[in-house]
Amino acid sequence: MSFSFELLKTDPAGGRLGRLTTPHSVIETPAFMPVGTAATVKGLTQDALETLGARIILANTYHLYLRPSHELIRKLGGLHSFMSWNGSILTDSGGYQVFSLSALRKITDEGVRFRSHLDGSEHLLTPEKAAEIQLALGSDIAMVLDECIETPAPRNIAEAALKRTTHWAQRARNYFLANAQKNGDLPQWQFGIVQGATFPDLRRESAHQLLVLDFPGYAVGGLAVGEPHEVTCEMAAEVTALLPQNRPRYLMGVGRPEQIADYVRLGIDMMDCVLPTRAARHACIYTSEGRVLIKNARYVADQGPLDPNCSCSVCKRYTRAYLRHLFAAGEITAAILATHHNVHFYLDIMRQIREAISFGHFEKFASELHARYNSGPA
RNA sequence: GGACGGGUGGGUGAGUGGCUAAAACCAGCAGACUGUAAAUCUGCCGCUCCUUGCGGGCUACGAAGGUUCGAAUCCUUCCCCGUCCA
Repeated sequence: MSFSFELLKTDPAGGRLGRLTTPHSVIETPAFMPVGTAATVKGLTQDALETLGARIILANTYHLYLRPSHELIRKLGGLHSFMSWNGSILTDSGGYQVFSLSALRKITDEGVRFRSHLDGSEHLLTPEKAAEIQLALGSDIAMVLDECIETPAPRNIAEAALKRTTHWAQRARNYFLANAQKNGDLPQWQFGIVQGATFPDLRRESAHQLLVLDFPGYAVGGLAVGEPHEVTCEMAAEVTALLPQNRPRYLMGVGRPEQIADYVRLGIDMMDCVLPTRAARHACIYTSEGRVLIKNARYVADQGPLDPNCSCSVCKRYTRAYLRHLFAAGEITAAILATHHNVHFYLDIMRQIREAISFGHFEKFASELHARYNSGPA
């Protein structure tokens, strides 16, 4: 089984129904990818992920390189085997850590010099190195190393980051094409990442430059890092308008439940976000009626499920009062159950979106998603 | 019966004359979280008033008295608790 992407249907409103195939799974798109940075989706076992219907998850180059190291993982048969995950894996490149670990790194044209957040040791992550690590990990989809900057950013900063991102993408592409499967590594796709901050012309320029490199898929990066949602959408729209129809588009790091359909409408096929998992650990439950901050005193004796319209195993079995108690008591099960529900909720939204596109009522669904969500308690 | 040590806000526990409505932590209440340095972080946390301000008033460090301009802090008596000795 090899790689492919089929575009099955495009909704008049803009949503795309597709099928992404990797050697490990067939992924119906639009798809949501739970984030499993350190080779685990925090709070979920691989069994649980399978039950929830996740077909692809995210892992992180930078984190797995530092611990336990890509070489060890290669030796142990690759990331899928190591973590016993039979679905697909997309690995982020470490580009986001350029942004999130800004206090611990220095950027040069050569690459990014990180001081490890674990032990302070110094590491140089270059576009080539990031590609090498991901080949060793054997993920299905590798991301090129990019420079993700904070927004709003001055134009000259955005231009410099864009220029560097393009150069790095060229180097990453060259390295990848020259070294893929050389060490018996698993076959892999490599995606480019469009940058350009919040400047429409820079976004277009970035896309054009990456199209030359002929990636099998394209990501839009550097968004949802502080700018208003409308701006995120505007930037994503600029980019998707230029990308080839027959290749997958991945909007990195988004989003809130009520925003997901907006991105799909703009022609996005793949998304990932830590929100469902992180918020779950922090007692924030996403429901069809809005956010439920389950630690609130109002739920102390609430016998209802987390979400009355949810069919997940947690909602079928446990009460809000019980979840609130588990959080109050600091029990690890609280995080596990909440994460299970939230991930189910996200995957279910995607399921509904695909169904809506398929049956031709996507636009209606998208507007209802906003309305329903915003009418809730929180 | 005697000798020490100790009684502080819901809890643990700092504080030995003014900078103390009283550290810190916990509990409690509320909020944040978008390619995960996050089971994390932030705010509030005696009562009360208003013109919500590094604002006013009241109450508070076992109890009652006292010293002092000023006391959780010093003195006296009493009541509790712990350890040890008879």
